[in-house]
Amino acid sequence: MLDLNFIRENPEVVRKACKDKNVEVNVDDVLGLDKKKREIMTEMETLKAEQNKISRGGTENKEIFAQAKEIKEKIKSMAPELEKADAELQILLLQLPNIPYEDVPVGTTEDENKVIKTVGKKPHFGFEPKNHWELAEKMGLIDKERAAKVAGSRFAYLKGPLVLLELSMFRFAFDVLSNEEILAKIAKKAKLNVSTKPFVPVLPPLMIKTEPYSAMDRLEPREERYKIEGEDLWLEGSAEHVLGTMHMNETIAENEFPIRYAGYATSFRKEAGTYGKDMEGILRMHQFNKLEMESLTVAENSYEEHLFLIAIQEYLMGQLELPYEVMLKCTADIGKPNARGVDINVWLPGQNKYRETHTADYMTDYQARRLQTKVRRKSGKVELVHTNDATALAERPLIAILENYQQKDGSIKVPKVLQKYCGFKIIK
RNA sequence: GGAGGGUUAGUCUAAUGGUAAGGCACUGGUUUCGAAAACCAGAGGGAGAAAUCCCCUUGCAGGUUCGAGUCCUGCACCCUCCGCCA
Repeated sequence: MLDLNFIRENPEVVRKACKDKNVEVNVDDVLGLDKKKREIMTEMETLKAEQNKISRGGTENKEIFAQAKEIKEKIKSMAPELEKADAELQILLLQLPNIPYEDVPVGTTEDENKVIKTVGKKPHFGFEPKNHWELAEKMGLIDKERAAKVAGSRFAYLKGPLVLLELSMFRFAFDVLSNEEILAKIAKKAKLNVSTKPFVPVLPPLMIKTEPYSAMDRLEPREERYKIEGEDLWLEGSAEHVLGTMHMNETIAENEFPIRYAGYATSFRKEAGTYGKDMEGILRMHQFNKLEMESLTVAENSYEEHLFLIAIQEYLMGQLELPYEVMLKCTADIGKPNARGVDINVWLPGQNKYRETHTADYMTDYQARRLQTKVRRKSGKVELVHTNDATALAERPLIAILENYQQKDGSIKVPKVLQKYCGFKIIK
């Protein structure tokens, strides 16, 4: 949510953000309702002050009591009007998107995203490379038919060495994220003057209540979420949702920042509106495993933190020796709570294209305002924190390993950095 | 699932239905060569150009009352015990 004071003082900026993000909210309506609300409130507060004054006397004067009662009724009669104005205002406020960061390209479709960097060499095979489902099926690493029988489409059983490879990948990523020396190296290389504090590994709950989900601004679109029947609970769609909400309604001392979590979780998505898309393989599933980074920082450090999370993503991809591109998303494609969003797309030789594996979301104080996650500054001042989230590794990079490390005979080499975790160097 | 106890600001704790007191921690100031101690002040949200003996804030939402942390109703969460259970 945006700061109402900011909207009052910068209506033009908000109007532009709405236009660029293709969100239809009339900012004048917001300002009008805000004004109306304050007028009613001021009047009610004046009456309330009068009432308080009377009842503070502690006398037994029946006439004065009658007068107080009258004021009370008057206040009560005004309440619905205030509630109505406030409810209308809230609906509009919740629709207003975060303000895009200055370098976010303005665009109306994802085609206007900008590739800003291409890294790594695409592998040259002396044969026609297969896609990951051909490779995996042949070796019995993925069973979607039986998964369909048990759970339906877009589910899979991962089996055998693929499971060990996946766990190795996550273990590797955990080791990177909790290693201060490596983080320092990454920061230095990216020329970022950020804290080198390690990420705290977390296994979060996979379900989340409506209130925190909504405060995180991630409940919508609801048709994308799984609801638990008969409970006020949803299956989370990303570890971000349950990590970012950890400190809801908390005020934290400045010296505890940055707060960094590396959360491993299975994520659940309905993939509504993607019928027929990516039906083969495991690129787009209702359920997938992911290791996510979540950072809470003070305002002045949040942008560098965003860049740092991207630098970490690039480091992980580099260590896995996977070719990728970095894409600056345009206003149409970054989410409503985002100020900036960057994707990393990995090269998939079996499909002969780049596919998204990572996202980095820079949220400024937009999420924290509803979450009421605050920092108590050394000066004693209380402010909202800034949030950042970014993928560390997920099952899409695992697909990329299958496709990029395939051999002529259909076997798959294990990336060097994962070999010590795996205990084997090749899957065949 | 059943029974009981609880929720007051960063934290710990008080308040016969009379308008939220205090300790610790924290921040600023006075003092000091500097610190500690001591003393003073501050510390959530909002309204207002501002002063402000202004409004709101005792888990949340209502109700009774001139007045609710306190009484009543509903809900949430935490703790203890019982039952079931990986």
